[in-house]
Amino acid sequence: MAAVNDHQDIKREKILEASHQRFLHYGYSKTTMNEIAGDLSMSKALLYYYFPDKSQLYIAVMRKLANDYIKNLEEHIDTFANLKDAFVFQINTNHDFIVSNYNFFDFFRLNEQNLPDTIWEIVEQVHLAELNLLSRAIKTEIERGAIKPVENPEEIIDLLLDALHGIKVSAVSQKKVNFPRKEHLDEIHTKRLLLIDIFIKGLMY
Amino acid sequence: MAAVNDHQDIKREKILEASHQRFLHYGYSKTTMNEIAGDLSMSKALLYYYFPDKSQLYIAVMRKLANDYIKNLEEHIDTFANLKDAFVFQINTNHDFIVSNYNFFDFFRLNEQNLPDTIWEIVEQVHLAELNLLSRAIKTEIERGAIKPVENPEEIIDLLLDALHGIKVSAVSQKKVNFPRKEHLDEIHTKRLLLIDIFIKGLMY
DNA sequence: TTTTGATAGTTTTGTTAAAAAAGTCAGGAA
DNA sequence: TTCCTGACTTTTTTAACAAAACTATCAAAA
Repeated sequence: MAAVNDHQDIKREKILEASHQRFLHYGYSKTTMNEIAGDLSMSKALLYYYFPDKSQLYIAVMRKLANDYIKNLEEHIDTFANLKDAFVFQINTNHDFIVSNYNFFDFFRLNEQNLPDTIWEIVEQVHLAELNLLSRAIKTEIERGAIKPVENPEEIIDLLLDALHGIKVSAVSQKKVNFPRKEHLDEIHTKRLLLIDIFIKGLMY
Repeated sequence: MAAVNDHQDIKREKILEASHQRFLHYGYSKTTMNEIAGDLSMSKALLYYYFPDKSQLYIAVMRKLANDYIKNLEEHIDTFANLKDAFVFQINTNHDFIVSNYNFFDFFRLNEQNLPDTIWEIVEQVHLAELNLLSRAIKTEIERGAIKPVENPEEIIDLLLDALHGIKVSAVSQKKVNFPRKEHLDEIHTKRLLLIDIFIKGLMY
């Protein structure tokens, strides 16, 4: 019984890996179920034995990516010397994640408006993990007496996460590029560090 | 000669006003040249005598709005008690502008990426006006000794404007739309005020 | 110079048919 | 019983094209 499920899980994993590669390389709409099946030398029908439909398969891949990302964040909770270090870690991790999976997210760009709720749940989970990591850090910092107590630390973190997101968007939307080029990456990074620096000082006594 | 040009200018103004009302109420794509002409009891052909095409007409309206906006900013330069007041003024002015011209900007929502360069020039002019207002304010504040001297005040202002922009983007992407809905605008406004509050404290001694 | 009706040209919209891809299922193999 | 497939059906995408709506032009009149 366990052996059977193990086997199922292994197969599922293989499908997820192959799907990830396809989605990452060609995007959602340019990937067909036949191609994924072909990569694994199996029939398309078998994919439907393991996953109910294409979008669910995509979502399963996304959930896996998100879980890895979240796990990484959780492993680093309460490991920072100060609030700034926590933010620097979050910025780097998030950035790497977006960059290395950029093409995978064409699903978002295509569907734009009406994404399945499950997707938003995953996005929300990721956001909560970031929020959690940084909230712990800000609370620790408050306890340490390094910054002023605030009645709602989560709100403050949320605000700064929004602001950091804006730094990327502004740098990118300054003309017709969908994604930051290598020469922009350092600029974005520097700007974010500067923002954090000022922001955190604004929280101090 | 001068009378003739005056008359032309007046007519142009009338066309711009009527166009503004149409664009504001129905948006760019749901406004036809026939309707604008009808509002003014003139032939559609006459519109083409005064403006080369529909998009140029739209841009002319936008330029007028932008010029009024910029003029308003310039009139308030150096009239603030402190840096925060300057930022609050900028945020409020910007907020009012977006709210009262909300439907007008559906042109942006439709075209998304590939807008004519002229549009971006206008956006840049507005940005420069904001930058100028706030740079003057931050320099004054530094001279006054209220905040720490920085080697490049414009850079700091630019950073904060980016962050403020990010507040909009994040609020939007959470709600699954490309452009903020009216009901989000107040939320964005509140968050922005909170952000500048913390940010400015971060600039103090 | 200003204005317009008529009309030319272009974009959008709606329709349809073929192609491609998603998704299903009866039945065979392990 | 679980895993797997080929053949099949259904749905979606694409292309082609005609009709409609709209933008844009122009000769001629006021």
